[in-house]
Amino acid sequence: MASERYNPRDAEPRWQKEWDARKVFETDTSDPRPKYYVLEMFPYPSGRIHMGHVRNYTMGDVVARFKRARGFNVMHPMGWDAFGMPAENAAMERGVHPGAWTYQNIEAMKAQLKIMGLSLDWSREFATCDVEYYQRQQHLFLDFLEKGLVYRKQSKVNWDPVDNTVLANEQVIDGRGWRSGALVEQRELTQWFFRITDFSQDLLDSLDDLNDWPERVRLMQKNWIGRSEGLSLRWEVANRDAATGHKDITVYTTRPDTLFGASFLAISADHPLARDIAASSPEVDAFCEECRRAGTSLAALETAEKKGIDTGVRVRHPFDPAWELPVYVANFVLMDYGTGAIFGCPSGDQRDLDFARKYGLSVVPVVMPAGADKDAFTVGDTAFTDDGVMINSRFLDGLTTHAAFKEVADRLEATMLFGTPQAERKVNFRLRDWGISRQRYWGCPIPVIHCDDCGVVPVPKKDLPVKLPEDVTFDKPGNPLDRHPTWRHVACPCCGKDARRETDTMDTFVDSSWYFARFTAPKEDAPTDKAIVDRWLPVDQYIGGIEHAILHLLYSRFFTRAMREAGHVGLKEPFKGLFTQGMVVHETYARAEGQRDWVPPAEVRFEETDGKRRAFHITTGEELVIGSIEKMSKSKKNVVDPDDIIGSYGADTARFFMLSDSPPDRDIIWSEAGVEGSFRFVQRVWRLISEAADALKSASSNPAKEGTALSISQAAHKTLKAVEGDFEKLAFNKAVARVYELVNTLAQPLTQVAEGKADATTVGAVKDAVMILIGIIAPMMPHLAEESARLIGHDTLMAETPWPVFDPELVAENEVTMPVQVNGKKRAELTIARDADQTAVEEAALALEAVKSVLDGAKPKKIIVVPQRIVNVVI
RNA sequence: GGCCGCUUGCCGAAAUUGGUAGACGGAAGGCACUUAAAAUGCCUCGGGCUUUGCCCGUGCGGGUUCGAUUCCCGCAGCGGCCACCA
Repeated sequence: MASERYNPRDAEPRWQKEWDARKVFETDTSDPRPKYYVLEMFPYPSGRIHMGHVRNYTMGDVVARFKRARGFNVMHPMGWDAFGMPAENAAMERGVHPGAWTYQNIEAMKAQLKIMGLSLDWSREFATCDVEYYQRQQHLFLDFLEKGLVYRKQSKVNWDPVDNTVLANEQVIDGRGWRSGALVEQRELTQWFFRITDFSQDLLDSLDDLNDWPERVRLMQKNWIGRSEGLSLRWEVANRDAATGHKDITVYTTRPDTLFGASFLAISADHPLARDIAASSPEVDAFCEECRRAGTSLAALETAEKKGIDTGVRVRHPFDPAWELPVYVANFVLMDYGTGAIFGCPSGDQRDLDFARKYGLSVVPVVMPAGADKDAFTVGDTAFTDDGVMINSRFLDGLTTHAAFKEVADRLEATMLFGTPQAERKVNFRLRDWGISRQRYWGCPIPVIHCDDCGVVPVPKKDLPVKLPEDVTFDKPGNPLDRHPTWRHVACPCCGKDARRETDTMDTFVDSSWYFARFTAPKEDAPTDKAIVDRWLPVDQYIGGIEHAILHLLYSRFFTRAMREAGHVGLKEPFKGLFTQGMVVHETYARAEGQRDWVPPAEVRFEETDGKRRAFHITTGEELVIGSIEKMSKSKKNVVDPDDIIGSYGADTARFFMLSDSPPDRDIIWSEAGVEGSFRFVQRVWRLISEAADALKSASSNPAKEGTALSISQAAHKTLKAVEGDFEKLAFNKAVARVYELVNTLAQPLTQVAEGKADATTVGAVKDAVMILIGIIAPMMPHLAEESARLIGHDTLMAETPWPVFDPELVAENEVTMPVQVNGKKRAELTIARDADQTAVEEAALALEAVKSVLDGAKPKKIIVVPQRIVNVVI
């Protein structure tokens, strides 16, 4: 038979149409079968999908199709994380409305996702910029406000004086705004905050139960929440005049054990005491100003010198009223952690040590390594920060660090200062409340109104949505909502007088903090349908990039808890299983002069001279600089458009390649050569099956239990079992390898069937094996699976065909082949009955010629037999 | 600076986490088919040697064990997250 090539351009759209027509992937939430919710992190509609999306959504699709075949009622939705800065930038640069730009991008990207053949339920699609979505988000905001989970406070922000907007920390590069390049200022602004810190302990504790999350992500969240146990401790001021009337200073410490090593107190430039002193001291005031200016820049902190200024205030040591210590304002003390004041123990903290050396303060070692010589132990330029044994610490001497902590805490909790205990044990968290105010147009409006008489008034729910106005201009910097002629003017819902709308919008991370819940009932009038959301959450398998390991996932965990308090869901952990897939990376290419002039890979050709790989521009011929391998990004132009790949090889090839070779959580370097390998495999499978199709069509599927065809059936059923395990563990690269192996095994039998040289038993076994093969490739290469199945007479869609069932008898081994070692070196192989007992194995092993010749008559000292594994003869 | 992870052929990787190291794929080389090319099929493919076979080999140095890619200690290189967090 003449074998034609498989043509994905013809086959793929055909099957996609059929799936659509039968609504195979639409989820009926009331279907009684067990549910399975698969979700990939929804994309920002930047305009085109990239290889990272292809990888992410392919993995999710394999899981969705596999679980569907396994009999689960699967939900696999898709939507758009559609608010954000790029749309406003486009508006500023090209004069298009952010909404128009965004929806246009969504259309383009949706078309790209469709040709990938993903098993998505598009009937649940929404964008976060749809008023139908953000209206419910405003509803949630009002509920949170009522529950006390939202509040306003003054806070310091990075202010870009050119763009007139607040910048996130990540948008400040070397102290300058990332767009304008202007020096960023610190400003005090009144902002809205979510009370995520209410849940600090619970968010931390619950991490232990998230067993299906990567350990790495749990650890990152744990560190981010940053719990520490310490002591809040008051120091009595010795000279109240100098301290402008302050009686005491409260510090937070995790090392009360080192109290006898203290040589100074340091307070933040924003500490109330520092502010009071600054009012009358120009020197202190100037120093505080300097601290505030330098405080932000990230990289600068690395090299920043520890600086301080003596305030003149003196405090008494808690255990020795005669011992007075100086109080400094220091540039390294943060106002928003602990109490904004510390005591410095130079011998036990590197920073304190640097500071003490600079200002000539005493350095008394108080902790030494266990077993060290007390008299010989000194502290030079390196502080001793580990646990150890107390020295030079009066009643603490000889105690361990841990015991000393307890002793100091117990004593000071029992000591009274001005009528209250001098210290109390305190748990501190690094986690801060979540500031969500953005001075931006393209975001969800915060639904409150400011009235001169009534203050901050929530928008009544009946007045929702607070819609973004369409007629806005981007010709000037700043927030277009602020200068809109009418939008912000509104009557106070309380008193009816003229009032103003809040013009800040919400951080886009808010939008993505509950979309997974909305997908379960996307048309519901309330934010969720309680019965449905409680049945469908948590998401069973969530898949996305590691870059969201902290913020998005933590915010979503908080939001679910907040929604539970407001009665919208009944659980607190939104994602049962989490998988973080690796990035798709690629070399970068740049024109030699002006290294930032990037060239896309599609315009590069390569030559090899003297073993050195050189890159040239495809049209101009100029030599290019081959740069580092980086995440595919628009700015570096090192992107490969998925459309090109899918256009030339088809969706199945692109999908299969994405799953091949590398473990899914590892970064992959994109290579065109690898795609060709996957394409060859697609063609090979097609050719082998189509050549044997006529014979297989009329045959009945029958695994062989004995005879020459037995090995065919065993190979197929063993592969089936193994691939099931691989898919459950998302080990797609292993599944791919096993599929290759199975096809290698089936190649010869299939050719025999095609040539009519196979007996009836073999044809039956081959048909059974081929149906298994099609079944296991269906989640990965769904179009090829449909096409092949139809070819051999399978007349239902593979998308609706249950997962094949392996025959335990064919998977079990009757005989095992074990290596036989002598003194740990392999000398022979032994094939023996699976259930052979120890003595039988020992005897058989010693009877082997190869073993006998190595032993050379020597008596074995010991024979180790690990059943079904290995034999080791020790002489 | 703190915490965490990784290191296996030319390359991506596998090894049932203490039991035959390198499955499977890619690249490369050879052969067959062909007028030729493509496509396809077959073979070789960690290093070395005195090549029926033997020795070495999982970043480096030690250790535990009958047996270590896997466990322990130390070192080096690469990467990630957090970063003046008291």
